[in-house]
Amino acid sequence: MIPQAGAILGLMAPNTDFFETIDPAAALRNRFSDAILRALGDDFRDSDPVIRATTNPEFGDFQVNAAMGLGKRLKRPPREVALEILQAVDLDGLAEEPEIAGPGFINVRIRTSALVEALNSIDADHLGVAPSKDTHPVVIDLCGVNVAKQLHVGHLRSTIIGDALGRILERRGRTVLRENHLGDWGLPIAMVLHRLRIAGIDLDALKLVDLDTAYRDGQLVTKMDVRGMEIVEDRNIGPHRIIELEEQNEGAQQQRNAAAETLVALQQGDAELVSDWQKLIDCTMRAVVDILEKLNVLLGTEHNRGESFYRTHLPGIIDTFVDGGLAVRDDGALIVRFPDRERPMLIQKSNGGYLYATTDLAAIRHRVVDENADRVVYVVDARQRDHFKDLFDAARMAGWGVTPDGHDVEMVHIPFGSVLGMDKKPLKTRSGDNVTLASLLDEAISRGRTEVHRRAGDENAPTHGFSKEELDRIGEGVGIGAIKYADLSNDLVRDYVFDMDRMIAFEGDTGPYLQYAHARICSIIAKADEDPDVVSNAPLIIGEPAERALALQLLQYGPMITEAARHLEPHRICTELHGLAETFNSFYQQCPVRKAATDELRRSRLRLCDLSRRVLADGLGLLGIEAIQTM
RNA sequence: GUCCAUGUAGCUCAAUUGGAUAGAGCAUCGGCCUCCGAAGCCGAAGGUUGCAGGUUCGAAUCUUGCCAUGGACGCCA
Repeated sequence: MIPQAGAILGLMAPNTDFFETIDPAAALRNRFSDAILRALGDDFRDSDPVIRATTNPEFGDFQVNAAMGLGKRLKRPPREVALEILQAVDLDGLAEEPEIAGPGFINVRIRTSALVEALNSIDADHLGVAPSKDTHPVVIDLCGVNVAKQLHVGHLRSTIIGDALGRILERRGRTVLRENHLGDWGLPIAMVLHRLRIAGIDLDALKLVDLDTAYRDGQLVTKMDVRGMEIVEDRNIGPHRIIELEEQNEGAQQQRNAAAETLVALQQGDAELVSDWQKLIDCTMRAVVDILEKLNVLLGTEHNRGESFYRTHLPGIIDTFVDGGLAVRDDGALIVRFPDRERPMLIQKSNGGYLYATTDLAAIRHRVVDENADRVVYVVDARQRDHFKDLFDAARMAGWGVTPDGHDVEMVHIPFGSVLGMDKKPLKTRSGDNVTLASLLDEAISRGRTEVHRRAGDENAPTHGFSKEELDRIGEGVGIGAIKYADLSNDLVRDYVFDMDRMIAFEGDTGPYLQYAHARICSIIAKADEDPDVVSNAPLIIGEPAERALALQLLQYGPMITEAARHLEPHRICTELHGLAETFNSFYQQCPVRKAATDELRRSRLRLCDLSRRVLADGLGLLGIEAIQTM
């Protein structure tokens, strides 16, 4: 075969060629695409052959579903069209003789030699994952720390989903900018500063509890009892109660004014206040970093880009909308209207103040115009759906739907569901407070450790005799892996119930099950004690149905990562890995590895084990779950 | 009131985006360890995909109406 010019010059090969060698489905797509063109003419140059894995092994490995659709378009019987495609298709070296079935499905069985060839191709560092050609960065907005507040369950999902998406995109070679859009500016922060000052707290010895207290007090003190007022008026309750409430409201107003003054001073750069403000952030972040480390996410203070970062951009944002005629005054406030809905978006208050929408617009502008990102991903809970719809539409109106170099920008909101308690209501402690993330993780780690220690007690267990420290470390990986897998393994939009017992279960569709599968493969390879170079060069023998099934499963990995990256859906990877673990376990049950009939078969199967292990470890890595060697 | 999600086996969830007989895992029942890690494997049972219509060769998926649950709805973030 003559190498292509690109290969000679050392350039990256076109993706179609990459796929042709690693992915039988893509090879079939090319062959059938050509066949459709030959059989039906130039009008059908771009029609998709619709290659799918079969639902049933009886139908072969892949099915071609194009004939039905084409039959409709041509007003001809689909089976007849299928036959013409079959007469035109060249499957030489790739597949056995295909068959037409049902209304016009074409069933294809891949030749064993082609399977072996494809496996050889993915047996490399890339494992069949196709590199992306897009050099624009992707911004992922995740975590969403609020300064002066502890992380709670609400932050769990944003953080681990965002981290997984980042790893998946990076795996395809994209440049990912993780940005933690800190809530570090505005009235609530000023209020906390004000409270800490009147409480006389030494900010150099600031603790998390002080912040919690100040925040809660601030909320309480400033909250006007509007509802109480309405009830009193409705029911015509005595005047002394009204006076009491009015006094309370007056107090609230005073507190608000004090906070507002603090905010103004902060905005004007009052040196002492700014220094105090920084101490507040540092204190919050110390606790956050501790949790992020436990969670095993690729996120740190270097990814902080809070609201305060955009504060000088806000007047310019307003100008853009006013000058462009995109916003109008309404009741004193500045609003953006949309052609297809009633609901407007407020971007400036009647008193001239800015809103979170203003900051979010500034952030989009910065990410697109200054950072040149062509994909901006917001991992924020589903309740903010409407807000992001407005935000994205407004940003496009302002011209930020295209990068400076003319590339369309994809703005996506990942609207994840809530974490619920066993009562199916948002997770709360018994006293009604939000559950802190720290306590949640401590529970997970403690449960993981308990399980690992318990099993190590069995003298037949591979971990028997491990030190307490080793077992603790393994247990931590198991506990954290359990909650991450439980979170990532279902469709993100759904709510889910936080049930530690189910998550930590070592059987079924769980993180620990996958970690176990990985550990077991490691164990097989270690016990075989074969020279790794010999194994990695051993010819693959695909004979048994279980070997064939494993081969097909392994070949799905790369294309699946591409799909998961395109749709930003980590749960596809979970499904894929669980399928791989099951297929491997089945293979392992049916095909002796160490005791295989011949040395050639033994090395071939060891090579399949090694490839399975690497794919499993790679996939777990994309989910941010530790691939444990012994557990 | 308006708008937006969600509704699939007893329970928790999938379904390659319109494809063949709707699949997994728990739980239940039955097999498999003097045998490479039984944290495993093999099998059985379990369904009017919320309800009713529509679109077509073909619908859990698209469409219309209704029901249920949750959420968002102008100066909080």
